[in-house]
Amino acid sequence: MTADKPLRADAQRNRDALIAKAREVFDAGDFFDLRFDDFARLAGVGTGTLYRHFPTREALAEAVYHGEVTALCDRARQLRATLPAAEALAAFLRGMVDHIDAHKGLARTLATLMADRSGDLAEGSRALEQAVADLVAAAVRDGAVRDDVDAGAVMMVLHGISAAHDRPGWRAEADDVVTLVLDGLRRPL
Amino acid sequence: MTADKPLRADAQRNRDALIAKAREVFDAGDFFDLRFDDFARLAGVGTGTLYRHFPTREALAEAVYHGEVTALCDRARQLRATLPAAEALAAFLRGMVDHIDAHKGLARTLATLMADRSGDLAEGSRALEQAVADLVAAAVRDGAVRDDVDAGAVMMVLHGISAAHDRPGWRAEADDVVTLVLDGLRRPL
DNA sequence: GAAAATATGGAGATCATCTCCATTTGTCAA
DNA sequence: TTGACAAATGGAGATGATCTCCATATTTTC
Repeated sequence: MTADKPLRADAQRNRDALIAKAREVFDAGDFFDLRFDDFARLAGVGTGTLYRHFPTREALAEAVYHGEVTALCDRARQLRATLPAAEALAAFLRGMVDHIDAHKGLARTLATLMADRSGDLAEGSRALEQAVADLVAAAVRDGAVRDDVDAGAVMMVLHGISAAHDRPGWRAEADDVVTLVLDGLRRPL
Repeated sequence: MTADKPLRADAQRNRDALIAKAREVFDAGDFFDLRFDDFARLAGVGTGTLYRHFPTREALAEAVYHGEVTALCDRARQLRATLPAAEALAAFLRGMVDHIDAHKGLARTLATLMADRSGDLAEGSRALEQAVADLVAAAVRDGAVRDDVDAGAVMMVLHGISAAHDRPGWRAEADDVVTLVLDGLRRPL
C-alpha cells in the first residue's frame, strides 16, 4: 500500500485481486511457468494494469510477502503476550517451520523470487526482523538466552530454512536447525 | 563434465573458457545485467556454442558451483587429516564464512541463480553434503557433538549463510550463526 | 592426407516483456 | 443528479532477449 494516499476503489480492487491470485499461483508452484501477461489475464486485469501496480515479478512477490509477514508478526505478538519469553521464541520458530511446511509452494516461490534481495528488503522483512528481535530481547531479559547473539543471526537461520524448501528431508532438518539454534542460544548459561 | 566420454579438445577449451568467464562475471556482480548472447561474446564463443554447452543460466551456474564445491571438499579432507574432529568441523564452517566473505559477488550470484534448486541439486551439492556429513560423523565418533542431528541441518544453515549474503551485518551474523550451531551441536553433552 | 564425426557461430525466428494511448470509470463539487 | 476532471484500464503492437538451425570449420582417427 503506498504510504501517500489511498487508491481509488477500482484500483484497490484490482491490486487486491492481483495479490490474491499471485499467492494462489505461487503456492501451486505455477508462477514460473506463466508469462506475466498471462498471469494478468488469470487475475482478471489487463497487462497495463498489472504493470502499473507491479512493474516486476519481484514487486509482486514483495506484496505477497508483505501479507505473510503481517500474519507472522501478529503471531509473534500473540506468543509474547501469552508465554514466557523463551517459550515464546521457541514456539515462534517452530511455528514458522509449520507455516513454511503448510505452504511449501508459496515459500519456494517467494524464496526464489526474492533470492537477490534477502537483506535490504521491503518493509516486510524489517517488520519480521523487529518481531524476532523483540522475542530474542525478551528472552535475554529473562536470562533465558545469551546476550551476545542478536536477532540478525536468527533471521539468517530462518532464511536458510525458508530458502532450502526443496530438500528431501526438509521438515526433519528444519526441526533440527531450530533445535540447534535454541540450544545454541541457551549454551553458555 | 559429462560422465560418458571426454570432449573434443576445442569443445573442452570453449567449455573451460565459458566457466572461467562466468566465474569472473558472477563475482563482479554483472551477470544479470548481461544478455546471455553478450555473455557468449565476452567468453569468446558464439551463441550456438554457449547454448550447446549450457542451455540455461542455471546450467552455467551449476558448472561454476561444481568448481567451488571441489575446492571446499578438498579443504574438508585436509582439515580432517590435520585436526581433531570437532576442531575440523569448526574450522571448516568458519572457513566457509571466510570464503563467502572473500567472494561476495560469486556467492550472491550463485545463490540467486540456484535459488530454485537448493535440494535436488547437481553432483556438486551432494559432494559438499557428504564432506560435511563426514566431518560431523567424525565429531560424533569422538563424542564431541550430539548424535541426533545430521549433516542436513548443518547444510541448511550453511545455505542460509550463503543465501543471505546481502544483509548489511552479514559477516558478524554469519559468525554468530556458526557459533550458535557449534554450541547447539555440543549442547546436551 | 582423407574421411567422418563433431563442433562452431551468428543470422534470423521465436517468444516474453513492456509501453502507449484511446477509452472507461470513479470521485467530487455544485 | 450531473458534469468536469483526474485517474485507471487494457490490449495491440513495439521492443528486446532468448534460442535454433544449418553451412562451414575443426578435430580425430586410421
